[in-house]
Amino acid sequence: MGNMPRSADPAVRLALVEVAAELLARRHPVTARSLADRVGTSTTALYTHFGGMPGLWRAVRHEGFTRLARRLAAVPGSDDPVRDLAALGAAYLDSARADPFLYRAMFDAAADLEDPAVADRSFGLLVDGADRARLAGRFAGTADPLAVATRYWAAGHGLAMLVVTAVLPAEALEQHAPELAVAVFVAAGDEPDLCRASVLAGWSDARARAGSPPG
Amino acid sequence: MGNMPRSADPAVRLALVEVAAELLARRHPVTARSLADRVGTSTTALYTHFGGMPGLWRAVRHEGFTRLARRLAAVPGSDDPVRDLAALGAAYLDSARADPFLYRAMFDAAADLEDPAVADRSFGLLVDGADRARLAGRFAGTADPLAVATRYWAAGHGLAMLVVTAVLPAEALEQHAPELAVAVFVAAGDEPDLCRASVLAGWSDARARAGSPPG
DNA sequence: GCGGTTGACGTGACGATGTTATGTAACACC
DNA sequence: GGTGTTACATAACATCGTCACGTCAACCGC
Repeated sequence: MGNMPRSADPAVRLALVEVAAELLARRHPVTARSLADRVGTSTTALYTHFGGMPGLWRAVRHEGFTRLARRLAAVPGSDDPVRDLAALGAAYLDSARADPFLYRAMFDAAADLEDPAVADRSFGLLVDGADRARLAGRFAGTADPLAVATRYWAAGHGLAMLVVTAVLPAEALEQHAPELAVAVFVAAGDEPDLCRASVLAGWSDARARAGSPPG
Repeated sequence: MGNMPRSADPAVRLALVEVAAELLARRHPVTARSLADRVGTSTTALYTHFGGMPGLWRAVRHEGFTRLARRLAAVPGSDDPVRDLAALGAAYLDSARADPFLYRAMFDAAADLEDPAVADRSFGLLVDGADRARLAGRFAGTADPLAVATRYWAAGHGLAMLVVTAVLPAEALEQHAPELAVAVFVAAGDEPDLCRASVLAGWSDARARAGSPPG
């Protein structure tokens, strides 16, 4: 058919990543040819923009962490840092549940990203939240915010992974995520009853806000 | 070259799975032809025994869960159920660390196993341990052993995954696993100081036993 | 023993995959 | 308006999983 009228340059790059995410969500195989067909180009475009399939997967992971960052940024803050941590965790799990295959792709080689700062910024929200909780006297003054955030993340990631890989049913998120958050935060020094109230408040806040997703 | 002298029948099947695990550990690509070459057969053997590559991966995951079960079974019990739970967790993480790529393969499609009972039996050890802790008065009488075991597993799995995918450094296991265990067990009703002592005892027990691995 | 049956495997081929060499059209610049 | 550069189409290549076909060894009933 010859060459098409030549569309804008970075549009193809965006389209390839978005189509890849769409194929992933629809559980269709993500191949160089299926991407090219859906986008309306040839497989060569994939090489000019990403250098090959590994580069495309890097971009897809980047897109996944960008969507996650958008969700986390949409979480409003409050005067209760523990409640905010719970809301962030709920948004994180919502992200994994909304795009399970994208979540799996994100951690297929999470150490290989186009820009690691995208993931670091999201994790930084957890560290900041843990530090605010410490400064507010909710956590022990000796609590290391980075360690608390890491444990919180690891627990949530494990739960998300087991649900996303269908080892645990979807209900496991509601059933165990708040309790795991309470466990981590109480171990960090929070008072158990207060902690439970804050976590449940942050969790149900996020549940209530589910329905007005980020643009 | 014609046909070889015809070796024993199930030996090829075992060899294929073991070579696959070895290639996985050596970070070599696991392809039908690379397996056949290393085993000394042709790719057809893979189809008579496993029906194809997905069947081989199922067998590889089964082998991974079998090795995990061996490690967990080698953990000696004591009169302190919380200490035993910690030792089981340490053995679990040792298994993931000893064969990181096998661990990743196990959870690539953990819901698709040759025999799910192999995984269930290992998880059952955690549930039994949590129930013994409850009966010993260490956990709250209302604590659901299955829920406690699930949360313990999820936290450990998340930590293991983040380390295995190189998102967190290997030291993160020593740094966070015991604290996460304490967090989960205290949330289940254990007394904090007692719990910490039990977990550290079980953890260092497993550390000390590392060096006399299971056959 | 021995012909028939069965199961495991070697050979060779097929379609699909990622990748790359080559040609070509559109834009940028002066 | 020629020139270089960028982005892409086409077509080929090697390799992948898979399968049809033929072959050989082992087993069975007699």
